[in-house]
Amino acid sequence: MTTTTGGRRSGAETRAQILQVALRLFAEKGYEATSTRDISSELGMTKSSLYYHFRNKEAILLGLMEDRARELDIFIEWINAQPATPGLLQRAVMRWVETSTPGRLEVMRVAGANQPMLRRIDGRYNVRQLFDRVIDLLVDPEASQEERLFVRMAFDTVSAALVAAQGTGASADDVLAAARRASRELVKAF
Amino acid sequence: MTTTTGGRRSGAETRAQILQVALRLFAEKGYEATSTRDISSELGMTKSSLYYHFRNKEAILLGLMEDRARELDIFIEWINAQPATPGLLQRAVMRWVETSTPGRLEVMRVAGANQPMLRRIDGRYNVRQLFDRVIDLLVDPEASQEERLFVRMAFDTVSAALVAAQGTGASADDVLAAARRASRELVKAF
DNA sequence: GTCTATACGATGATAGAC
DNA sequence: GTCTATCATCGTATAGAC
Repeated sequence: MTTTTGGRRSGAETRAQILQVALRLFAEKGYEATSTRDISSELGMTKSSLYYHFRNKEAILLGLMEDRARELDIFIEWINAQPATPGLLQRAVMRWVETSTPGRLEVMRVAGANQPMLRRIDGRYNVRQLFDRVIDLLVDPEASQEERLFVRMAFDTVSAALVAAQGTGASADDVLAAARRASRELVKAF
Repeated sequence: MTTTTGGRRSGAETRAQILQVALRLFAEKGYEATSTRDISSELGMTKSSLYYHFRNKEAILLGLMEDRARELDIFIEWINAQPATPGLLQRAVMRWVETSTPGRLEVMRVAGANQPMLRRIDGRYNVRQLFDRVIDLLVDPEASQEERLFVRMAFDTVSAALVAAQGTGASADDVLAAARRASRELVKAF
């Protein structure tokens, strides 16, 4: 962590600050309702300055999703490295859910609450499409659509818990605990 | 169903058509990305004409949510009429999930995909707040936040299944089947 | 009930000075 | 890197004719 004392900001630092503010605002108000001015003014700069660090507004959103996509890549590698034992699906689900930490919840909230936009821009960081690969690796190719959906739901309990927690004063830990419990229960049905 | 032959439309009929088109577009592109012109032009009318039928764009979205809120009201009445037996929570969850029919999925998709906007306008048709009452009625007041979240997730499997189904070619029936199965599994944990 | 015309504000984005 | 100035565009909404 670089101290900002002195008023100077390095380029990378500013970029990180923009992402941080954008994350909070996108989570609070949604992507579309957050203007570039909202973001810049919180940082004490003008809209225009944002465009030095990011090509456009979408690039900020994508910047937020990069980490998550990388995490998923690592997860896929892990799966590939596992022997194809019968219990792999269960273990994979629990492992994935456990990668969700309190600090990552806000990114997931943004992803969940702005589906239409993310679907539109998609691109290389499309967590959804990446997840198709996960399902393909873990589920019998003969399995029904319903079965595949069900498996996906088991992976996706954190998003579901986040939705359920909206409005309630539930803490990040509550959300994660509920999600893990749900995954544990769903996984029993495999 | 009134035939439109002759080119005349009754007021109520037009209103219904607007809602129908808006529902589809909101589900496809999201609320914010759908302009009033998008809606009106599909109906062969101008933006301005919409404002005769609806106060503004938000009113269209709220019009879409009314049915769902009414459904929830009825559900709450049903709960109140039940004897407080131990298995009530389980029965309530399954009953609620079963009220979701293929035709209602699109409204739920819109509700799920536009959380930020719905949170902002809220108002009297706030399904989320109404659901707080359901939880209060069914869950031990002493229960932890985590427990309450978990219960809520059991109720909310249809939304979760819809998210999971995005992109996949899953049919409405697949979505509902997966959701019901998930609720069934989650409910076992109570 | 629907149309034309229009006002208005806000937004995403760019050019160019410093 | 950040600013000022400026744009084009878009979306909501209103007024008034038919």
